[in-house]
Amino acid sequence: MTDGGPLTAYQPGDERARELVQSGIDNGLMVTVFGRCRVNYDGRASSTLDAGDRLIILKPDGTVLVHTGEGQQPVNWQPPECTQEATVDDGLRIHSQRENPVEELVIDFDAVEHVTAYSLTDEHDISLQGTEADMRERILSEPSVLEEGFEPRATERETQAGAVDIYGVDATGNAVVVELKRRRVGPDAVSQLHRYVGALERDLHAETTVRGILVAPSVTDRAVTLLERHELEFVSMRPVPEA
Amino acid sequence: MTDGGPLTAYQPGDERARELVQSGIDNGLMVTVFGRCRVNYDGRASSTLDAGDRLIILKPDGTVLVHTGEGQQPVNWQPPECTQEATVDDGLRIHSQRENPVEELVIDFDAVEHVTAYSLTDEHDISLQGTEADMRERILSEPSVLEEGFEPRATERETQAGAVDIYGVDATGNAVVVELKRRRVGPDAVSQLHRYVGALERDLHAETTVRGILVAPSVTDRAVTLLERHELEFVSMRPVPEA
DNA sequence: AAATCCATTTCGTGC
DNA sequence: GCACGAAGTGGATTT
Repeated sequence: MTDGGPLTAYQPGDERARELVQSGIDNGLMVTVFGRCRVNYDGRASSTLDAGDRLIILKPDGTVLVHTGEGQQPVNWQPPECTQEATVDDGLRIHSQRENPVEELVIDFDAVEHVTAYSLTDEHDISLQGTEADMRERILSEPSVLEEGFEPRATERETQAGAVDIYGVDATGNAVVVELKRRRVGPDAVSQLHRYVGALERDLHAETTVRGILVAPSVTDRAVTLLERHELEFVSMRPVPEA
Repeated sequence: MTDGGPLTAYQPGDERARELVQSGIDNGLMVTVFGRCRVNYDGRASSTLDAGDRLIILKPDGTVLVHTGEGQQPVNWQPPECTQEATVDDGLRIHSQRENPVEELVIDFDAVEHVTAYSLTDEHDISLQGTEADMRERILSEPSVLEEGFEPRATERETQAGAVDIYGVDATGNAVVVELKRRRVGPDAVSQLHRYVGALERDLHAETTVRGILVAPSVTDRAVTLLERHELEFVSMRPVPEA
């Protein structure tokens, strides 16, 4: 292996297959095995699969997936942090087990068509935790990221319902209440915004329309329903945008 | 391809990769692609994945799975019955879409390490083969696996409700109807057994008690309820026990 | 750590 | 075909 590319074996013998799978497990590679196999699971539930063609995936984190040609879900699996072992009994056998709860998955191959071991570079997509303050600064320095024509007028504006994150006006002069959340939000944040809007409408004596905009990475379905009911808006923004 | 074994390409060029993926899709194969890619999903929700090494699986039923080296769940996916297309834009692009609801998944590869197309024999053909017969043979050759003292008297015994898998008597002389199912069963199998028991009770002129035993790997909760209601019994047995 | 809520839930079953 | 509930739910968040 000169460049970390995949190691593959086409219709390997049992011992060669075992060797490749085991070394892949030992070296933290992602291993795939395709072939005709039988699967036995016993743990919280139990199941047996008769012989059939399946794609097995062994992840470096201890996950095992058994996929057939149909369905989005694996037909059998083990969660992360399980320990795997490849042996040769009658044919290639992959044994996965964990404790707490005790669960066991045994895959017996009648015929191994293909084995591959992929080297993975670490996904450093670790989103460094941004803060509400970061989001606020980005909107204040470039208000158009919220919407074209938005003009911030105040931060932490006090209302009867508490302090509003950002208060401003839109292109047509409507008052705008912006509520920032650094993470995915549920109905609670929507209710909070709703209270702010109501409080501001009272403060402004109904002279102007008050729009409410929730800014967060994402919202739950129930939050969407509540947003629609209260005629509030949502703008997707992540605490730390990509580059 | 001489035997239906996998077609593979190691670090193929864009056009070769596209060709292999597209022909795999067109020919109902299970296609896997490993490489550095970016993923964009938009539909019921939306998400973006920056460049990273991932394993993509395209199933003949239209399922798409995007797996990283961590986690049991795919990091992105499309459900069955989506339509896929492979093109070359700047690099290999796999485009998956569906309607109702409208959802779209776009995978752009920076580098394709490996492409494989696996031919699957129909699972249904394999699993349909008489494993129920295996279960019957095991019970006939060793009746105590059903329960101590059970004596088989007939297979495929005819009743008004159809043929009973195994008919026999228990240690105390009661008639026993055994219904075999190779897979986890729901209420339908319980009802079937119930009809057999009723038919036999009429055949035997209520001279003896007729017990009904359902033999299957497992039962659904609703089936359990129905079993209790009809005073039927369940014995867990897998079609193919591990050696 | 346990409890709770959410999900691009997925999947089965009853109606 | 659609609504409702279970799942080897999985996973994130809150207490």
